[in-house]
Amino acid sequence: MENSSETRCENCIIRKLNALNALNKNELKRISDSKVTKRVKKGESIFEEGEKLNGVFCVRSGVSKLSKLSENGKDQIVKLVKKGELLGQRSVITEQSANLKAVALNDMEVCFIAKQEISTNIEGNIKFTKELLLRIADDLKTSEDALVLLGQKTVSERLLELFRYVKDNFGLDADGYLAILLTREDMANIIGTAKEVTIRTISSLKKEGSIETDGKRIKLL
Amino acid sequence: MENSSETRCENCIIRKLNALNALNKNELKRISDSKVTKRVKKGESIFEEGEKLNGVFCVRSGVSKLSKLSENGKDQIVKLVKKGELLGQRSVITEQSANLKAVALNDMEVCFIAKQEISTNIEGNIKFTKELLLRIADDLKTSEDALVLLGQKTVSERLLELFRYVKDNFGLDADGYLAILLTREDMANIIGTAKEVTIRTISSLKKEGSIETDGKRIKLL
DNA sequence: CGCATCTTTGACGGTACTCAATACCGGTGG
DNA sequence: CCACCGGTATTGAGTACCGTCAAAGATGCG
Repeated sequence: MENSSETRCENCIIRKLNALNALNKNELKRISDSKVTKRVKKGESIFEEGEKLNGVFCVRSGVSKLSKLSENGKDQIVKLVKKGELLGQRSVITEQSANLKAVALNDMEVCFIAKQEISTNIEGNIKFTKELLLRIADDLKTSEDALVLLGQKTVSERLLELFRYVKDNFGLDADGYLAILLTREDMANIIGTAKEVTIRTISSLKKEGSIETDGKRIKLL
Repeated sequence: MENSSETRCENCIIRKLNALNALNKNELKRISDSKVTKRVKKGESIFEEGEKLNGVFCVRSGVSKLSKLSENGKDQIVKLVKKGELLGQRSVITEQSANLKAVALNDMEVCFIAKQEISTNIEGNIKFTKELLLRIADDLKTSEDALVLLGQKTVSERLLELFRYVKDNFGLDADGYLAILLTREDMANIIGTAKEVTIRTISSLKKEGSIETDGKRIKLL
């Protein structure tokens, strides 16, 4: 951890993307003074399931996977969090320990903002609270939609949906491949199947012409 | 629909169970004056997926299932809503049309509260907004946990979890059977499988001594 | 009593899960 | 430069599970 004097929340465009955009100059200054910027390497965890969180993490760059361990020892990935989103907001709001584990999918830069800063603004700034409410309500819809996906669709449908989701939310690289790389196991843990099944499904999607691959990279057709 | 002069929100104990308990006497009076009590028969729908909601429904009695139609024509039931909860709060908050369909599982009594009453209190009463935030955050956790269930567990594990959930949230009848009756199809649409599979799974759970049945009723052992 | 709905059962095909073995790939150290 | 290593990807084979269609029995309501 290192305090980042070079970056001030007031000037950070990232905050436009989350509930923090409802704060005014003074409120942002306070947050900026107390925040701590942290670099997280690919594969490292930001917090663990069950951990008591002392604040939220604002994602400046990189992508994180939020997952929950099932009793059978396998992870279910519940959400991919991208630049601009707040990690751990639910836990801070409800003052519960984290329901999910957060792991970096690639190198990340996150700003830690202490719980108290968030609570103060929830108490004092109704615009901020409303924004939070909207974001969480949206997360809820996303999660409910994912439930339908898992409950009603076949593996290949779920996999295609995942690829579309990644394309829409993380974009493509210069060659037109999906911009973030997920291991076959991560994919499997998102769509709720075994990694071998995912691999075979990728093969058949290739055969039927829905996708193309280049090593690990995947292109939607 | 009929206006219920006999019941006033100020005196209604139900409201203790949801975000409305953050409102004061005056605010409750306003809501009570404008609210409309409605009786919904088993099987009738309260609102449809995609419908624009003009308010929320406070459940006074009965149980409702919230479901979403998948492209393959089958419903995925996302949530069971019980006495004391607010139906449609997410849609009203985000001002989006309903993401889910609400159908009565048994005869219900619900109070319709106009959207404007809710928005006014979100604007003016930070305690209320905070309460809403907490409830939605909790719904989110529930939904994420359900994701793990669907993604990682076998049909029989999911079915047992469902029975435990029903027991914990809706209780047992006089004979020790689960207090609400779900059709095998409803169960199937909750745990994300076909109704025949559900039926066979119930048989094997009976054989292995995990449950007992008496007609449609089910008892956890 | 008769219709509608729900439940149960059978049979079959296809899908998904598991274990095990092999291939590939990037990085490290000799 | 090459051999080695750990992690990831791929493939095979066998089995269990699940989805579907069809038909028959049970239940409840008018």
